[in-house]
Amino acid sequence: MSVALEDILTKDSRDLLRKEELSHDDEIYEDSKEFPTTNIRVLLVDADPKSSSVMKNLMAQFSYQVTIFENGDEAISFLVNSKHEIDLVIWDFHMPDIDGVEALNTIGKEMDLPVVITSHDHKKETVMKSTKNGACDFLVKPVSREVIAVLWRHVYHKGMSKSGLDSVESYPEDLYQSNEEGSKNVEDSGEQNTSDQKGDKSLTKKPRMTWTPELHQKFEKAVEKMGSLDSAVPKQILKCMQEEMNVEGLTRNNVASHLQRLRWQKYRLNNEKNPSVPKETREDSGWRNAVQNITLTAAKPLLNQSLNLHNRVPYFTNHQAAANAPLQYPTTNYVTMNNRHFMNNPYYVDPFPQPQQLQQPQYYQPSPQIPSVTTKPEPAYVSSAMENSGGLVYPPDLPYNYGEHLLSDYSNFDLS
DNA sequence: TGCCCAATAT
DNA sequence: TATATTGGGC
Repeated sequence: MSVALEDILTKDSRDLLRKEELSHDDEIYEDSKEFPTTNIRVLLVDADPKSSSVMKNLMAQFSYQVTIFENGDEAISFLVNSKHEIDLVIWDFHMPDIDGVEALNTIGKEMDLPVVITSHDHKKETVMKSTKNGACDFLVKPVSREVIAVLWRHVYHKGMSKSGLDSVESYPEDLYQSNEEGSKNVEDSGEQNTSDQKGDKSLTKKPRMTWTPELHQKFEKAVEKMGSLDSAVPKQILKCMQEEMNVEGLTRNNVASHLQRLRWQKYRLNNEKNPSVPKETREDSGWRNAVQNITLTAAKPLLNQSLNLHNRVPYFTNHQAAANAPLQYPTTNYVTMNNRHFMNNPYYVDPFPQPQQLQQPQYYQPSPQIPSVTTKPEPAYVSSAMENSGGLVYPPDLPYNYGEHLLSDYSNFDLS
């Protein structure tokens, strides 16, 4: 933490806020795709109308909805009644009636809204006061386009990691932290938890990802490459999905969790006596060893069919979460597959609103050790995409070695 | 209520 | 990394 303090003292905060690699429009665009700012409702409080006008125009380019107040008291009054209509407050530090510190204490803490402080000066004292009192960010005026482009992402991740509150110690490290896995809990000595009003704020809730059928297929393919469900490790699966299947936004933890679930499912499927092994049985640790000797039969297919992934859509707890969810959902036609699901989830946001390419059917090569499987119209392991494709087609070449992959789990396949 | 399932903790 | 536990949602 001494490092952080030193950084604040020595670096021009302008530099802190301007990422060099974001100086190209392309990348700004990329960024805003990942963290869409459309309809983010901003309350901008600045005594200087010129300043706020410039800011508003800039923000409009990124589709923020900006409401301006030139008077701090009025802004507070507005917020008291309408805080649910605002996602982010930007407050000029040197407001004559309510300065940045007071605003932070009132809005940031009592109303639990994220507050970003702006100022013409970036004196150490100003920055320190702001960050110490919980500013999500400190923007030196004039604020650049690049800063606006990444602003919501910063605020959003602040909210993820610390319920919107911040401390000087973590300021520089967190400023550009966009990695989900960086959002570990901070050890709180247990007080300050005012951020628990649920539902209406994305900043207090992490969007929950969903394993869509398409994403799951990619997972399966990756697992095949790794060998089998039992030998694959999360890190490698993730790497494969990212590098070879263009999956974005997925974390190692996502993969690990999914892997765990599948192994558990597999165990349950193989426990013929208790088709519904209760959760508690996990703790007898039998299943951990059992997975090494899996026996599957055609009547007990694994993965896709045992997981009810077919009719699911991404689920988000609120609109903001939906808007900010990582674009991890692969190109898919599940929206058109059944519009009912779209209607059922009021928070569903189609991450790919443009017309979709048809998903290539997925092919699974049978294990060479089980030639007769190739003639079976319905192998146990068939992707959901295959289910309606009218039969198996085997591509001439596949880039990996089948002898080793997931089908080894089927060495006791029931061929009858 | 019990289960599902992803997140998070250990 | 593997496993255990939690917690929201249905």
